[in-house]
Amino acid sequence: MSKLVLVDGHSILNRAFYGVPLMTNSEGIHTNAVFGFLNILFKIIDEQQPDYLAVAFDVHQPTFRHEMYDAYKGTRKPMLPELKEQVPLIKEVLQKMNISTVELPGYEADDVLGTLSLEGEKEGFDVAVYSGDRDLLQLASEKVTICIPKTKKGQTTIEKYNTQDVIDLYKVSPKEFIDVKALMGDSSDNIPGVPGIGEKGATAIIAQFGSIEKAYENAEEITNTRNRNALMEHFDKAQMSKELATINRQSPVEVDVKDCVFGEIYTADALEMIKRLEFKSMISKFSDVSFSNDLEEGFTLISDYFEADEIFKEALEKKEIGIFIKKENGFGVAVAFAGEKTYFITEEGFITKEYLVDQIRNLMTEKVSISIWGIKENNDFLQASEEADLFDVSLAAYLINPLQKVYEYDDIARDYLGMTVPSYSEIFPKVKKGETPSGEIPENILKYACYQALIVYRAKDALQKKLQEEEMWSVYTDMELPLTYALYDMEQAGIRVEADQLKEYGERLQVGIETLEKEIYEEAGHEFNINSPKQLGEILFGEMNLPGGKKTKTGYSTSAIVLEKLEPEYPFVGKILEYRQLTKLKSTYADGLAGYISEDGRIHGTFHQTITATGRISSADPNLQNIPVRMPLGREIRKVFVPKDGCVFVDADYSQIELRLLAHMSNDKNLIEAYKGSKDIHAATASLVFKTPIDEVTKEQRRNAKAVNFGIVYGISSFGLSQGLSISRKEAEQYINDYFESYPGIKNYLNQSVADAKEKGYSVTMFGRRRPIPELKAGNFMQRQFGERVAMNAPIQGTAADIMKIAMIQVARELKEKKLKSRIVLQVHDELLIEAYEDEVEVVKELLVRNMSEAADLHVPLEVGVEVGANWDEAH
DNA sequence: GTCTTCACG
DNA sequence: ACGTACGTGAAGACT
Repeated sequence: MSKLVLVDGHSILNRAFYGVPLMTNSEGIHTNAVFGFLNILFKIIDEQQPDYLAVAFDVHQPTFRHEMYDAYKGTRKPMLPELKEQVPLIKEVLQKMNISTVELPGYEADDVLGTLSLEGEKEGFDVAVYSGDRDLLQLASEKVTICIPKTKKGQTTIEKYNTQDVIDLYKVSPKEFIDVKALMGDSSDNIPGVPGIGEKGATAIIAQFGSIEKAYENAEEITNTRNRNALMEHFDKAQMSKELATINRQSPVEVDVKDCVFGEIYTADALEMIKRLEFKSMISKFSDVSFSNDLEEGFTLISDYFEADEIFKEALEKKEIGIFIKKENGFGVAVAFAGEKTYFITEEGFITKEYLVDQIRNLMTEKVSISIWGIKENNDFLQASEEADLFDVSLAAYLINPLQKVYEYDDIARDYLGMTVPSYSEIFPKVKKGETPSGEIPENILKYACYQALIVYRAKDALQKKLQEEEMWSVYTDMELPLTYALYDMEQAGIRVEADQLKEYGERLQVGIETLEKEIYEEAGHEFNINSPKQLGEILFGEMNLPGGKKTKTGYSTSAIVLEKLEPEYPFVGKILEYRQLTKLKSTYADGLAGYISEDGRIHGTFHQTITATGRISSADPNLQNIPVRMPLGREIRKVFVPKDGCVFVDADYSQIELRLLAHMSNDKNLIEAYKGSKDIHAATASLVFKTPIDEVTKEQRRNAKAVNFGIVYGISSFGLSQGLSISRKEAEQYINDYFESYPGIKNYLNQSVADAKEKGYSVTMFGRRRPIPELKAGNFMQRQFGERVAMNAPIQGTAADIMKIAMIQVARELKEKKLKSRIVLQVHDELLIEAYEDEVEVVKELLVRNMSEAADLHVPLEVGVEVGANWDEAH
């Protein structure tokens, strides 16, 4: 029996567009709908194994239905431009895959599907019609199956309907389904139906009579009087709706189903397009033609000791190699260098992990330059320090594009080598991202390891050249590369945390939480999940009727800012705020941190060097850069962070580094003067802006000036400032104007920052680090404005990050040079925490402050505050 | 997996 | 008319 599969192109494309998050390829073309469509199509093909396949599209012009009924809206709903631009793309891909597309001017895709399915039925085919549109259920028969994809819990399931399934679900036959629709109407297509009759009434009537005509003839038998009268009065409407809703199964389609033969879809043309669209996960489907197998033929698995020894000897003679270390589920090292072969040497027999590690270290001491993905992540095995000749591909790639969220070897291959190689998920389709494959096919592990080594080997030159072209080579060699060792040492050092005290703290919180819980339930009248914004919103703004409308797309906002406004009038809301605070402290900090304490009593978090857009480092697992400090109760957590015995904490932080950088980079005379003369910069700003002598500046004025200073650094906007100060936009605008009048150099500088970034497409820090700002070219006003704020902020935040990095490198170097035992344990953007041996405290304080202050030479002093304490709270 | 909220600089 | 302060990470709820 032959199988004919028909697909409703626009309907599936729509589903795909809304089901897959927006994505673009490097040319800036939106591709999510095409991607989703193809995934659904592959699934369909896999499931149906069609002999014939056609995809029907609507034509964007009026149809016979518009002629029948002026107000008809079908198929002419405005399509978002992001989706519209993908329509020609999918048609092109389908054409290249030898898949027939059918469209018929004056008719909808539904009519094409109806006509082709009937033709197929007549030919004796099994027919499957795929669409998201339930109207197509009228086509269901014994031979025609209507397939409707549904998304549940992220999983796509496909509902299938033949005659009996429609009857089971809707109590009417597929043909009668039209009549039901005729009675109900269709508001989205502007089809009226019979007013007052909904799904229930319509189904009941048609189930009883079989059609609107029979129902009309025998109207006296309709028991529900409202429905009876409505039908009598609006029968003409129902008749028209029926005509509109009826799919034309005799439309003049020019294509014959027998011509829509399903043939070879994995063509070279289609592959090329898939590559251009950058659908990496799909490339493997075309794998017969996709990879240069020359490469993979050179991939060699080594488990013989003597062979391994030969390879390391050969590597020693090369100046440059690339390596990949497989750390878990079977240790192994892949080695790539000039020549046709790439080797993966696994731990086995005489080849021990120690042997492999020794061989790599030997290559390093023998001055072989090694390219690798992530020095910090591999340094447990490399045990390298600054002096080593290592090239870190991940750091280089990050500097070139710090916006990329995930960047892997296959991206590097594509972007810098013009190669298409299979990605991790293509080689290991069943293994979750980030997990190390175990029990996988050895050939796949070989492939993966060798590609890693080969790509880092080949990418080095390209990345180095690119960094030099972009004048970021020194940022790479003098900043990121040495920093990576300092960060590795910090992670190794970790920070001591008093587990007992932390537990006690958590228990104290728990007492408060339970008390508050009871009180809140009492006020609300019943129990509910206070942590659920949804439930809380419904209770506060629904049940209890507090003022405060919808704010988020999903419902009421219950954020602190909203609740704080309610608190004066409804003191009960304060309890919720307090409850939130306590549960946050308990879950994230008390319980959260406890789970990270290692055997050595310390927390070894991870400092990420390739995450942020601006050049800052970030901290995770756990995040040690957001430990509470602003509120007294939260701040107590810092007491459990303690130095090891015989040590104290020395904590140094930059005073207002970003504002000082603003003064320096803008070269604004007044701000520079203010920093040279005054201790309190916000008061000085207030004095100048509000034209008040400095000792007469009020608290209010100072607070406002401080907010403006913040706003300037963030990329000022009157709306943002008005929010920050809870004032009107007008007033905020006035503040900004006054500020710029007081500091004309800053206005100039910020304008210049935006203009430069617009011209170049990126902004630059004092040290040459770049941040691309594609939003500046966006058509969308909002996005463009965001781009402008970023262009003002990035050079400042980025330069501050650079300066801290320089300071860290110098501090680490000097500690080492002077053979001090004290260690850097934390960095919190403008703060460095050192675990200092008691006999080294004075030296450490001095070198810390000196290196931090001297990290950059500015037109204003770079002030550093330093404190010593027995725990982090005391030292800060 | 996405959304909301909240901790930090 | 749009609907925003800049940069992060984690937890819990919900789908």
